[in-house]
Amino acid sequence: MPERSTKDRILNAAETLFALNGASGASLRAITQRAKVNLAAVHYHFGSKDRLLEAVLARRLLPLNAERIRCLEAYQKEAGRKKVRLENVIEAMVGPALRLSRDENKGGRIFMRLLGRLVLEPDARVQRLLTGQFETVLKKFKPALTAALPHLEHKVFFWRLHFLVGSMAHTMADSERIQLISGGVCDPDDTEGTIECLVTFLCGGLRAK
Amino acid sequence: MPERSTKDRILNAAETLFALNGASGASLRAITQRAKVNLAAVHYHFGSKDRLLEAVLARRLLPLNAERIRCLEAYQKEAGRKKVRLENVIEAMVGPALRLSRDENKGGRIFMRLLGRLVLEPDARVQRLLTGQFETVLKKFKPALTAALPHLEHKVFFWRLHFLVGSMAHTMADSERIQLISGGVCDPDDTEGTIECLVTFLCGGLRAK
DNA sequence: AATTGATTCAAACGTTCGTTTGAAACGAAC
DNA sequence: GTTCGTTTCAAACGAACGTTTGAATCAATT
Repeated sequence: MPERSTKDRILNAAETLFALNGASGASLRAITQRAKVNLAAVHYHFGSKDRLLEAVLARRLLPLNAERIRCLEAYQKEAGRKKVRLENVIEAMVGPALRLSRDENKGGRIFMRLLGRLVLEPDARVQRLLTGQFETVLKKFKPALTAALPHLEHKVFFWRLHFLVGSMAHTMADSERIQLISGGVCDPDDTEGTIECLVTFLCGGLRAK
Repeated sequence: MPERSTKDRILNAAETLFALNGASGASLRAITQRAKVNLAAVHYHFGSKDRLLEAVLARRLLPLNAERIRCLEAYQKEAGRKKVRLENVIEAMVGPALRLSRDENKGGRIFMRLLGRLVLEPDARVQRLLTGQFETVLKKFKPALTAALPHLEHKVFFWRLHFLVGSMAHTMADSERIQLISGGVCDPDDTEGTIECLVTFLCGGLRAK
């Protein structure tokens, strides 16, 4: 992670400590100490602790969702007039997220743990930000999904989407438990292998009768 | 929830506030105020805030896992010498959890949100407690699972188990977003319908090729 | 009625929290 | 080299935190 500016140093330290200790568990004093920055710098650059959290999220979420949509559109172009294969739609959804979650250069793993935690945080500000982001993505993906799953009734469709989000979020957020449970057999660092395995599982579940 | 004793009142209030605000976000003052109990009562009955959290977890987790195992054994008895159907194994795994998560008499929904949050909490005490519980269950379920999925290689088996946990946890912890996303089409209060839908999805994913 | 152990209570302990302040240090423009 | 807007700094603010204390209250036993 680039550590040039004070702002970046704060963002990086905040991302890590928010992820490890939760939004309320990470103190500004711990964050500024880790960033080797004065305590008041947070308020100078971001205004408050809440707005610092928003900045941490925006820095990674915006590029991630852009990449998802870019991926889907690439598959759509490739498919031409035909509909995109379900495998490709799902890959466009979970691939970029999982790749980001494994890319240490982009904050990866630690950011995903933060995201996983925030999903269940009932703070209104955070929720508005997250669901807003998700709806943008869903709006783009829904036509392709329903086209690839024409037999699915409306209600079941949404439930399975919900299950998909759960598997994806859990896989992104947790890269330790899978290693522990499997006794080291599964390697969460094998990003592409994980994606392939997850896509297969999700498509199987989505197509189930 | 029964509110007779001071201890129970504290446990109920703590469960709610831990779930809503996180372990570090919920203060003992807020908890004791909600429980209509003196601040010092927490330390008198539980010793510390940490041990209060442990008590909150133990109160629900122990009966839940006992119920899962009871369910699986019932299916095994029913199957006799034959192996248990995958659908039944999965139902024994997710059914009791989802039923608890929807049973307000047993703290249900709110406890599940707490559980969902704690899964990603790196606090060593909490993690030891949770993985310990999960391993107990897994040990019982693994033979039945591998028997029902004989074609699955070791590595893929564990990954899919991981995905299963994600879907299950997400479904248990979040009963608002599904309603929001689906525009009210999905009813998280229809417990048995949700279980059936989830089991179908999971079996489809687990059997995918 | 007195005694005892369990429970509750108000009050205070020392820390740590997010935030604010005003001065010091800096870098570019003139 | 002086000026001016930006950034950093040490220090302090009041509020809230988990925890401790010792006296008050209660219920049951003698």
